[in-house]
Amino acid sequence: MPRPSTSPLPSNKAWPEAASLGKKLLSWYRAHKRDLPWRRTKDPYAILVSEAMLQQTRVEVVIPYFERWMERFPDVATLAAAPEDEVLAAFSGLGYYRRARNLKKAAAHIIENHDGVVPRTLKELRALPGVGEYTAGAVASIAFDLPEPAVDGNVRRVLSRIRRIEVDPASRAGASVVRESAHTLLESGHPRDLNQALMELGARVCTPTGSRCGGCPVAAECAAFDVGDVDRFPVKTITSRKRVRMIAQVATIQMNGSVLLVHRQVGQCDGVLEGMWEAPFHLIDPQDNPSDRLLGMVKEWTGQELEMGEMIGSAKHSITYRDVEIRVFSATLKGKPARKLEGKSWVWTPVSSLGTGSPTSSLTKKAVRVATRLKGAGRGSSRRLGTRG
DNA sequence: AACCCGGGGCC
DNA sequence: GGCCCAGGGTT
Repeated sequence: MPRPSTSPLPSNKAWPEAASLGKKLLSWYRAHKRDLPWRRTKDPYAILVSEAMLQQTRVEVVIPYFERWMERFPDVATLAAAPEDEVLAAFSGLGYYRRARNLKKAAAHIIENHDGVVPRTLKELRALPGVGEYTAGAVASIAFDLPEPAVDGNVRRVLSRIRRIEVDPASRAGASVVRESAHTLLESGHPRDLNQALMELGARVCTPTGSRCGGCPVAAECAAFDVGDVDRFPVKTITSRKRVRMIAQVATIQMNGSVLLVHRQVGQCDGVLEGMWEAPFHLIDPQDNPSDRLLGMVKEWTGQELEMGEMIGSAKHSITYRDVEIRVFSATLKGKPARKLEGKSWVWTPVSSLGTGSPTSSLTKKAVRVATRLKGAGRGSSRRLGTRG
């Protein structure tokens, strides 16, 4: 494919060592690849599930979630027919819960438009909810062995270093340069293993910091290693959003070993953890005075007055760019919650099964852990907990 | 291009 | 405390 003359890289024919690079990557990968659950199958559905879970999430974290998921939703039809709450619950603690909703939507789409069979073309894959450029390429190559680039953070870093790409791969221009390089590399064949080899190298050898070039199978082919400035790549020009400090006031309302969770309706709750079942909480700026919004919230959901107790402990948490200090308050309802208003659902959930039935985030899990640890440990340890954070 | 979405582990 | 992770969607 012709390349614009303004490109910071020479044309692909000026990368004659691509084929030899591919060969070395392949033999290294085949000798050193980790035994991961999704590498034991070629089921396109399983590959799709793994790729969705792996978005912005480390391999080691995904493994148990993937295995539980495949047991509970073994195929497209099962997933398409499953209640959304169960699908979300399977992501409880994993984060980016939209991925779970999109997987279910994708399953419905596949039933509707492809007779329940995961499509093979890039275009059809891209049409699935939650499947972007990377995931489409990953499924096409890993499941179907098609020569499509799958450029994730690892591949961006590895190729930036090997070719000393001076453009930020996070920018549009840089992304296209990396993608072209990946495409050239795939011309040497074996896209399924080659794409995974690039990712595996980035995850295990060519790491963001402390890269182990001594153990790298392609150090001899790496331009940055040759020059000795590996750590300069990938170049970074785009700064991430500044993190902000926030406080979450959480009401833990307990009864008979259960906690009261409310359903966070879309557009009603600070824009985070929408659709999840959480202990009533709201986010406030550290400079603001604590408001009584929590009381109104619970009243609105359950029809009962809330009596806030003492702050019984705290924990740290993060939600995207927010660093949250969780402040846990014990609380009681003045009467029995009876109302079931439209879009204002609440539920008593056993502490022991948090996140397994109703989908619940790590924030609520942490808050409940603080509340129950205190209860079980007695007054002696409450001082210790209270001084944390 | 910027901003949003969770959560955790590592330096 | 910053960075980054087998990113995608929306604006």
